[in-house]
Amino acid sequence: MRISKLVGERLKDSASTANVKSHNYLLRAGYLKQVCNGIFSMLTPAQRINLKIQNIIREEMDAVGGQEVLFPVVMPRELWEKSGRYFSIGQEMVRFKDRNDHDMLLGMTHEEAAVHLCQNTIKSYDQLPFMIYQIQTKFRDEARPRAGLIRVKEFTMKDAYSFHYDKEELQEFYKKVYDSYNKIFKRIGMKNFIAVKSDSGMMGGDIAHEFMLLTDIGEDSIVICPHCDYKANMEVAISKEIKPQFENTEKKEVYTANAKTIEEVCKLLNISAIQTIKAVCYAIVGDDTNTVIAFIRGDKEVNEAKLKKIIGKDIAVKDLSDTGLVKGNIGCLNLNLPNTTVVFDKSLEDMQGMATGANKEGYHIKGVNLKRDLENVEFVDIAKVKEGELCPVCGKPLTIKRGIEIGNIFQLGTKYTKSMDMTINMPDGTLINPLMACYGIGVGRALASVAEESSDEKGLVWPMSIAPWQIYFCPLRMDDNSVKEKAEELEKSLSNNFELLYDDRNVSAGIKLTDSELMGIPLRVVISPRSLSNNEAEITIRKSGEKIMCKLDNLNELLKNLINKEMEELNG
RNA sequence: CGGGGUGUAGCGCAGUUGGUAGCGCACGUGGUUUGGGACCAUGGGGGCGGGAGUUCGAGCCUCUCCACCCCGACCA
Repeated sequence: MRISKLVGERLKDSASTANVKSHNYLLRAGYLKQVCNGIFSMLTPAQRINLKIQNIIREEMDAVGGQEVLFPVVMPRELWEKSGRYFSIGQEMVRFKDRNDHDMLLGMTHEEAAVHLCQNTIKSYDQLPFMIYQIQTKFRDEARPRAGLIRVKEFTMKDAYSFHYDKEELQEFYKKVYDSYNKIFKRIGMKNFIAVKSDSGMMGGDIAHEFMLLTDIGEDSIVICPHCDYKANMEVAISKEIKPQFENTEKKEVYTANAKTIEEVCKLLNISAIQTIKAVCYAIVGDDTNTVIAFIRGDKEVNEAKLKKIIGKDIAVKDLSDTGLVKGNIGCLNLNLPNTTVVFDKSLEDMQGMATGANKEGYHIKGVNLKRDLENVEFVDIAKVKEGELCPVCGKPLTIKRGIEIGNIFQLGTKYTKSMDMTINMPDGTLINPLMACYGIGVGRALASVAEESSDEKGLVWPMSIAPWQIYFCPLRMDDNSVKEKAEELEKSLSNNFELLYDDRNVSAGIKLTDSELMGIPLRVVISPRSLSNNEAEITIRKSGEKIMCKLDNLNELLKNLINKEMEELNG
């Protein structure tokens, strides 16, 4: 490829709107152009990376027996009504009518299509397990796209679906794909990534893992134990409970005047937050009449993802202006509100000597003993894990890090095969709904994640395995005929063996060299009157900055060795 | 959807108390240069996000709509 003809320009100034490193460099180096919020065109260099990532994914999926298929982007309403998701999914799914007034939708995931494809064609346990996968465009009308390619509305995704006849066999296969994912991310040059336990969300099912690239710009919080193997998404993370026991006293109403916040009440009563009961109120989204009140120990915070799962509906923090509750004085005793679901966090179980609101202006109640003063209370885990709390496995302090979700795998169970009525015959003649698992990787997000992780102050630094070109061929002084002739000759011979981006422009050395660095091509080959006088070329390794002078006769071989060496490292 | 911010040339930006749009980069042409974003000359390109209003006159004021960015909600 000649750079003079390459569409897209390298910019000196960065776009002021792009404040995430990967986004900024991808724009500046001519990889991306935004069309509108959350929707991008990818230029040739980016598309070349996409294809390389896709091929690595393809190889690894095929290696565990995957069969590549292609589902439609557009699906009819009926297919999604069967699984129930036509109604349970909100505005993220684009719905529209075709010319015959038929309800259609854009696929944002393809469990329904996968079951549709396999039901009635797969009839026997004997045909299981198997996995089908596709690499295709997904459209999700995200509420808030952000950070360039990290969160977008339209993206290419590899999604895979496996089918199983029993749990044991499913888990065996799930483990294989888990290992395969580790391989894929390693091969595309991702370094600081981990797999964590995650919430299965509205995908349903029980066991799920997310592959996370650890980075400060990540959208997810991950709880990690530095001492053992415990790693979990904040949404599902738990910590070991430590419960101090306070003196068991009679409960007593006390005047607390204007003390409203936990902090103010603690100061006034001379206790610490751990001895208080905090109330957090939620409204159920789309339902004005019902309220949820969550009680939790004052030193803790509510994990809304956990609470949402327990309630089974969308919740949002509620403004109390239209309820009978007294803000700052809400308590768990004598709380008789209609249409209210009350939830108690596990942190309150067996606690005594606690302070809570009195449900009237200016008063709190001291000495609450939850076992004694409340009847029929079930305590559930709705607490958010905090940095420094203790690991549920080994009991040592936990840390919290940020991560980008680069892949996910879910054990779905029979959620879809049951609702869509897919059955197979078992050896004893009975019919069962097969178990399913699904596995996703966003290709564009993987590209951006590698960019986020692999760059320096000069620009991008692509791993050899996914670099748009292996070599940036950079002759200096193209006005010099001897250079130009040699350049054209070398371009021909190098192109036979390597992926070459040929900087054929007659511009100053500075422009060429900085462009090569900004674009992040792993190897740069420079020739100039100076180097040619010694019959040499200069090779620069982008990653390390190392420079090697090389006789032109040995150029092919040296380049081959450098490329192979990095590829071997990436492939492990 | 809530809060904050920004829209002026392809990109980055300036534009005074309202007086009829500039700068740098990029691009075209001619020339001099050439191992880390060269220089001289010259040329082309926008009517200031859209609409309405105030005014003799609006990029600057008012109203309204829109788009984009950031934080939050959401995120299969």
